[in-house]
Amino acid sequence: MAIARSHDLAEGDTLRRDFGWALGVVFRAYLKAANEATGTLPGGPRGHQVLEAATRQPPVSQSVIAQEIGIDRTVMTYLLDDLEREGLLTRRPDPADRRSRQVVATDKGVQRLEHLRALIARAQDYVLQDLDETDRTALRCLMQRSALKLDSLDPTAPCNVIQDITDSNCP
Amino acid sequence: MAIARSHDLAEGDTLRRDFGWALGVVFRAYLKAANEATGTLPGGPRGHQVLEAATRQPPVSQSVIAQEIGIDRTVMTYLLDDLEREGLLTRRPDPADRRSRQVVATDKGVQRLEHLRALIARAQDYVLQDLDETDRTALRCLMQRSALKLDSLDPTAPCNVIQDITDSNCP
DNA sequence: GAATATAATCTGTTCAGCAGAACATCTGTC
DNA sequence: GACAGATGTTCTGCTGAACAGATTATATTC
Repeated sequence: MAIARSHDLAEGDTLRRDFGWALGVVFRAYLKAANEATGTLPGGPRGHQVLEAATRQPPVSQSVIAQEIGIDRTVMTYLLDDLEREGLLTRRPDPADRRSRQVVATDKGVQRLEHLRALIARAQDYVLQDLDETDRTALRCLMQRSALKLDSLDPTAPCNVIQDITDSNCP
Repeated sequence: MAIARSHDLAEGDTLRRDFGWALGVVFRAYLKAANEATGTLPGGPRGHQVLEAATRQPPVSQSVIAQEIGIDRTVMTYLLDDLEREGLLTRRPDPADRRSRQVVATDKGVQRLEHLRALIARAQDYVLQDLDETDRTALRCLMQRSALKLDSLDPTAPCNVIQDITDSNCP
């Protein structure tokens, strides 16, 4: 269960108690493992996420995918170029709005994706190797809930983390 | 408690079920909020983590800090330059090994750090805004456990996420 | 039909990770 | 004690990605 094991930590080790630090360590470890897992896939882990998005019905546009997985729209352009060149997905104009392009995984892309998922699952296991099955499920669940909430917020709005404190400090 | 709320998700939305996706969303949101919180601090959130590490006793070297917070040693050089220029920390040769330099926070740095911690805490709250206090604690705890484990691994070793599967596919 | 807005692309800049070299210092061996 | 190799820091050059701005094609609004 989720019991603190603070005996692993020295008294003044404030860095390792920081949530931001833990988040960074886990994120980088995931990137490392997922990079191994995705192998030659263009874009590595990001290529995998694009491919996941490309299987959605109804199809989504480039800019929607870019926003969802947090990469710049200009980077999305050449990332899709690479994935399209490998025949894993196609871009086609949205019949309802020909400015935008729908990103659709090909059969080959779907096949590759199914293979990828097994490898990505092992990358997840690597990252969560110190947790038992119950805790893994709990962590995945809590992260997903937080992510869904954050994903629903306006990406252009500030987080307003400084307001109250500066107010109280500046009478 | 940590109950799945899959009713938020469309049937084929495999992207949003991916742990890597959730991790990325939360990590980027933290970076965004922590960037606001750290304001003019050199290096932003990374500057904060360096400052946390600089308060440790006994003092640690540059390369140790770089490894712990996951930044390149060459980047650490000019990040420390900036923090030192602001008078928040000092570098001094380790008396026991004069190749390496101990990074020590100044009084000004400690003061700044205490102010920063309150702001960083608000950034954490922003990221975990959809969780109640119980779930926040659980998530922080699980992340910390995973991070401590990953931090203890050899950073040069591969994650070995592909071995078994490729073996079974190549008889 | 003209003005404005949006999706994708292209260009240029900046920052950070990475590899490699240089330099100082430490460790181990003779 | 002298020497060779290892390690910590800094510097240089390269690459990948974020970001801002301009361009083009298409939609929407008046």
